[in-house]
Amino acid sequence: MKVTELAKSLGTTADTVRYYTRLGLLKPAKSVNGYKSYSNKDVSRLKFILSARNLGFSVADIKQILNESEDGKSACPLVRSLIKERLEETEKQFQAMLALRGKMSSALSQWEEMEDKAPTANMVCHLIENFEKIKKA
Amino acid sequence: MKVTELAKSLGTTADTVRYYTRLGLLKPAKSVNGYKSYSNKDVSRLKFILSARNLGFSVADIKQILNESEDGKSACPLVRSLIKERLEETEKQFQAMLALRGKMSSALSQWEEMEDKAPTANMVCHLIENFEKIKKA
DNA sequence: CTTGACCTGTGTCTAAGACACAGGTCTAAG
DNA sequence: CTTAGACCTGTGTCTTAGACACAGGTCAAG
Repeated sequence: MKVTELAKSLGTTADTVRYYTRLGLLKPAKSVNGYKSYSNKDVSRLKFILSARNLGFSVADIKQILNESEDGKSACPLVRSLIKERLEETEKQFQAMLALRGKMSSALSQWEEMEDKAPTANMVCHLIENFEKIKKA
Repeated sequence: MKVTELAKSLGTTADTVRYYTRLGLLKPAKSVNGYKSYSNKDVSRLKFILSARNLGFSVADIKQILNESEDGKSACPLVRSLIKERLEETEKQFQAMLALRGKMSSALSQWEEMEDKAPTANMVCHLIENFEKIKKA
């Protein structure tokens, strides 16, 4: 199986497959012409990787998980502990985005009824530079 | 004013100041010993940059805005149009994070009552690989 | 045999700084 | 004056997860 073939069969891109290959997550044999040749085992591994990415695991996480399972150990405890970490991070980022979204949309509406001003020596754009001050208005 | 001095006075890091300097957003003079020497104008520019970053503008956006205002033009129209774009992006990412957060926390709770399993030839971790299937349960 | 379409691996690029590092500066003690 | 140590400097490299560019290889149709 060639790289594009594998990628398409699982709904991803050749670049993604190549990336995982570079990291050693997939281990294709080298075919005669130097092209990479992927096995059925690579197919299941890639399937796993894509599922895990979809659940918010980082590629580094996945590498760790695959290593664990290659030693014959159950990766389940590691998986549970990693997702706890990732979920906490996601929660933090989520709250940050929530706040940012609020700020941005309040700025947008505030700015709609404000006039344009030319820059001055110590003011680039009064919309931005006065935003925090009049936010409560 | 030296780099750390400027950074601390506005509550940011020397690395950040150096980064903006590399991009040409700040234009320090070179002092005798080769150190960068920042002026009051750099102080106001940095203040502006930090406010804009805080509102979700990218550094590239800010570069554009500064260029506009350096030509003496009002940057307000550009600022309004850019924040509209950024807000849309933020909204998309926000929805994506919302969905991801839901998926992750549902996985976490589902996995708490599932047993560990050793890997098999075509299964790295059954928690991950069966998640989508039994999600509704 | 040649054309063109598609594919390949390798190398570089992204955002926004953080970090490493070898060396410079500055203040206080001796 | 000298030396020690603390802190500072600029430059260069690293990060994520791939996307993209590119020179060259492969393959089927003609």
